[in-house]
Amino acid sequence: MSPLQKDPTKPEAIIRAAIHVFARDGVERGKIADIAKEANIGKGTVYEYFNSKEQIFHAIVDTVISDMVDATQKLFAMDLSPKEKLQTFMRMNTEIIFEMDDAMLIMTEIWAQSARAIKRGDAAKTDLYDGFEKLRMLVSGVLKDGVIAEEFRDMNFDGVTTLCLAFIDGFVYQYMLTKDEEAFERALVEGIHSLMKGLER
Amino acid sequence: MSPLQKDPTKPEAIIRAAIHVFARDGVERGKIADIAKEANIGKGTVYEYFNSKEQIFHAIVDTVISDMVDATQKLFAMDLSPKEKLQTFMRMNTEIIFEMDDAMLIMTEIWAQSARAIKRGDAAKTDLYDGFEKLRMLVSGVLKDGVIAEEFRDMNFDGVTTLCLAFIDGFVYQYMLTKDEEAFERALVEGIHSLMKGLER
DNA sequence: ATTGCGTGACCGACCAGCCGGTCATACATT
DNA sequence: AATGTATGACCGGCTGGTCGGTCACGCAAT
Repeated sequence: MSPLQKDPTKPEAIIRAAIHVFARDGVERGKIADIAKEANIGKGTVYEYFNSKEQIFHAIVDTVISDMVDATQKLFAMDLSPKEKLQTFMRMNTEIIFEMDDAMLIMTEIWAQSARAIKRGDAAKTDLYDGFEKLRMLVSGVLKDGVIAEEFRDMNFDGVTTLCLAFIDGFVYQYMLTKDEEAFERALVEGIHSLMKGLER
Repeated sequence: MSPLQKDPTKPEAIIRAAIHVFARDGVERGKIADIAKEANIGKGTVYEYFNSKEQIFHAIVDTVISDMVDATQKLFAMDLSPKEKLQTFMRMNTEIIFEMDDAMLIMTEIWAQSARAIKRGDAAKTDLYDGFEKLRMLVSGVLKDGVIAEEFRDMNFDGVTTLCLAFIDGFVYQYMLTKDEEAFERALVEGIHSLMKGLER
């Protein structure tokens, strides 16, 4: 055993700092030196925990995605009606993303990178892609339950699943541009209401 | 008199090339040298028409945004019912964005940049912000017309406007990840159907 | 028609500075 | 002393932007 363990809190601190810096300056422009300073460690130390800037970026992606997937899994395991689950799902994920705030700005870059990778035909599916696939499955399941329970009309599950996820993304993107929280809350209520009305039998 | 005019087709060619290169490599990584090569001109010539990489990027933004706004204005000037206008609006803009393809990948970076600028509190509103403000006004107007014409239920206009725009963004983003055009078409039909159903009286 | 000249569009080698990543050194713990 | 961790000065590769030179072209004079 080594006399001193690598500080297990440092990776988290580095990720936190990296989220801050990347959100402010962009992933490409964000400097490792700034991340180190933000985390109150030396630049070299960053490389004790991560091999490259790229790896830090991926760690951020993992954190963000798995937060969303975990929260959704937890929610859908609860004893609620499909309709309640779906409503809560949309509100919850929108709010998760709000709270991440800085992380949200990085999401756009994750998206751009993933889209580019897919366009290039990179066989390796991206983290983002995998995460969304999981979310799609979960949502799709709830929609099916809802139809069986006769809470929802019959529908093209794939289409409505896309609609629900698009809803979240779209709202968050809109919010990023306006940053008007009050208007946003009203819009969210109306949006969820409209969407649920569209799924009624 | 100058013996030779600057070629008025070059700026367009440069922008086209830049869209291609930026979409492939990202705005930050995309090299001016590559843009020049793609446009079949010398690197120096690029700087005859644009002062900086930044300026090229902004020119792209302008092109993309004004395409969307122009098309929407044209559509809404047509002799159609509000409901037809709204349906067509959503389908049309989604398709505009498809056709831009490469430009779409750059949109994510525009978004990221705008969001960062707004977060920093840059007084100067971004091009993207202005463009979306125009779209919001247009859509909002059609919704109001629809309520007056008793085609739509009463609603929170702001909320539904956000929903409609979020719909477009969200669908496009989802599509960028899947690139399955057939599934996408089905999803789009279902999405528009659901949304319109949600607005029924 | 031919010649020669002035203009500025075009070019790409070059440079400056930036930043990811390395490594020699210092330090802490046992 | 030995081992492992922390550090930041340094290195090298990279690229946005510059700038002096080139030459295609139009025009004027013959």
